[in-house]
Amino acid sequence: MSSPRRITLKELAAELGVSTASVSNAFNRPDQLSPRLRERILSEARRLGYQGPDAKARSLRTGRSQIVAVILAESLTYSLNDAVASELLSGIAEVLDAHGHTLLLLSGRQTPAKVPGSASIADGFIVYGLMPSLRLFADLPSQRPLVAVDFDIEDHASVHVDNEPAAYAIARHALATPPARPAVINLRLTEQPCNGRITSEHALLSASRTITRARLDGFQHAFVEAGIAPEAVPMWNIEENTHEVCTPVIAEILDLPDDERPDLLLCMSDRIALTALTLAEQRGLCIPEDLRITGFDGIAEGQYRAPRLTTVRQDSTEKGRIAARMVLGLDPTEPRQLSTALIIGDSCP
Amino acid sequence: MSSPRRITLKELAAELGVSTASVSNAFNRPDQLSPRLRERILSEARRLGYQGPDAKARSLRTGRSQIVAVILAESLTYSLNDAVASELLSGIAEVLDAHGHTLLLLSGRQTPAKVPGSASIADGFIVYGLMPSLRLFADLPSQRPLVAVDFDIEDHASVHVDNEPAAYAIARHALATPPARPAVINLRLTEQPCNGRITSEHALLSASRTITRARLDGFQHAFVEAGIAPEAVPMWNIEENTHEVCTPVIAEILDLPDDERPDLLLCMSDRIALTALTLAEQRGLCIPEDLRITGFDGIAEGQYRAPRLTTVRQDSTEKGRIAARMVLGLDPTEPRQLSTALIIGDSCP
DNA sequence: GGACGGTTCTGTATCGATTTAGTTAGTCTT
DNA sequence: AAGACTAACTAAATCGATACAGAACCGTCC
Repeated sequence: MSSPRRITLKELAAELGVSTASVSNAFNRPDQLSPRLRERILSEARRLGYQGPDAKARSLRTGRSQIVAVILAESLTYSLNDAVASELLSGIAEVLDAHGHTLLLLSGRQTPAKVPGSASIADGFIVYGLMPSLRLFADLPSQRPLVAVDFDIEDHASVHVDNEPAAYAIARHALATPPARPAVINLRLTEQPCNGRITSEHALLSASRTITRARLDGFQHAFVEAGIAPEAVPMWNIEENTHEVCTPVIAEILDLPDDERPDLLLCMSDRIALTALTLAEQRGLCIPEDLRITGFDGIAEGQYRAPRLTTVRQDSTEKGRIAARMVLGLDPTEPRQLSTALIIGDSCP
Repeated sequence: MSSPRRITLKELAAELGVSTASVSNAFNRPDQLSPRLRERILSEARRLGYQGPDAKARSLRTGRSQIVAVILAESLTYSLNDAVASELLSGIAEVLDAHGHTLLLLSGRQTPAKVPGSASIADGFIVYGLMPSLRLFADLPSQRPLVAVDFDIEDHASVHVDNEPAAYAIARHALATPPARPAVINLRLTEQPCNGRITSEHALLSASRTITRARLDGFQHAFVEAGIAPEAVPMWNIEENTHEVCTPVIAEILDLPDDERPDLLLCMSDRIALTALTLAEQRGLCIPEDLRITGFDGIAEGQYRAPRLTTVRQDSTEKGRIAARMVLGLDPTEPRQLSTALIIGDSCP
């Protein structure tokens, strides 16, 4: 069983006394040769342990690799543990897999310089949540399709949800019962990292992420409509959508004296909202009597618990499917906006 | 701005009037040419928009692609939404990224036939949780490193946790307070899919997954030691570690008449245990007075809630890191067994 | 019987890089 | 000043396939 080296198509052809073209055709275009010869080739291939045409050589020759690169804004370590990113990826994977493609995972964060190099193997790109300011795109092979998810790039396909109206809708719902002390917890709003209280000028000045910006706009629109001055609403910011990072910031909020502690928290993600829910419960606060909480995203964890989270459901899996279909050229590549659904749970009825 | 086609190294060399070797060296081996020439080449490359050596061609020539394929037993759609698999992937990604490699995601489930073909581009393989019976391995290029996670294959590196002793430990802890009606909820124990009650003979006969089998052995060992006949303990099985699939099975268990309803649930995963916890709370059962519940895995969701889940913590991220280090040849490839930690939470104090 | 058409199969250029062996030029020794 | 080194650069083979243009063969039809 000592196969010192993988056998090549050429060697297989020589062994059989046929041309390499025929062997190649036996694997790729059965109609180009007689069934008899094809069978002979395939059985000899099996006998010699030939695994079929080498993917590296094939992709060089044909120019296609059947690989789609997904470039994520955050680190892979973070993204893979984030429910929303995971849903997106699973939608992408579903479609790619169904069409014989595979998924190459890259992070725009950890190795920005290397991305174009590693990526050049891919047939197309799906870029998730990157700041448009990053000039990464300029370095990606420009002939291949690129789909932006959750933001826009000129001259490229994109898919995202209607963040602004969705945020407006949930805030409107929440404000229908007038809060005494509303507050907003943002996610990655500011240009430079910051975990904790932020002023509203600070927020307005430095908001760069399109999604976050849109959600905040939606909230503020609803505030104005409810007769509340947006700049009077205290805001916090959180840098990373994880339990670890959310916990201290939210603890700070909930540990304020009773007459300062918010009675309504509009959170920019379900992770933030769920952490708030847990910490509030631990402090013996009653939900929703003492504190109402809203999320954003509609992840499973928020719906399979009591109290159920009031949130906006965005179908990230479907977003992934569409992005994948676009990158494979199965869907038109015009910018696509998905709608969301307001889920009224028990955390803010 | 109409670059009709990506420029090649050869064209760049011609443009500069130097050999292709020098251009290649400018990118890969700075020590092989004068700084002056190198700078000239790099700046001309920038000017012409040359993105560096093409990954496809390079990988053909060098035989290395800087890509590691991760082959998951379950569908990608499922795996990406599973906390344990995600943690594993994030550990893998962390190490690969740090060493300039990227991660290609494949599912052993959806396209088993295509796996070897797509995979042949990779420098190495990490295979997660596949049944050893699958003959997939035989078809993977045998010269390249392969690391098995959570199971063993002959002649290959592997890394897993001590499932049997860990299961024994948590069951022993739970049984220290004698339960009136203990029960076990298995995960993917049986050969043919089955969601619901299973008999213990059924379980013993068809258990094929090594992890599940080991965990059940650990539980049963503890039962025997506590003077409980394992075959008298009712068992259920769940096919997929998701809220959707767990919910009806667990509802069936919790909706048994009071005198049949278990007062201790040993669950094979945190997902199962957490679903049980939620459903029990919804039914007004007191945890742990009316019902004690244990999990397995130690996912974050179980620790950031009240009551905290009693479970076994396995560090899947670390498992991923080690697998990645093995596949890159940074760690010795001897079979590696990681230890676990018993976490005594509030769901079974 | 020769022109024609259709299969079946082959020879070879090509994809875009890397790398070995080798050339040229310049520097250092003694 | 000849020989020995070294640094800087190049020519060309090579990685393993694919796909085009064309050759060989066979049967058919007028």
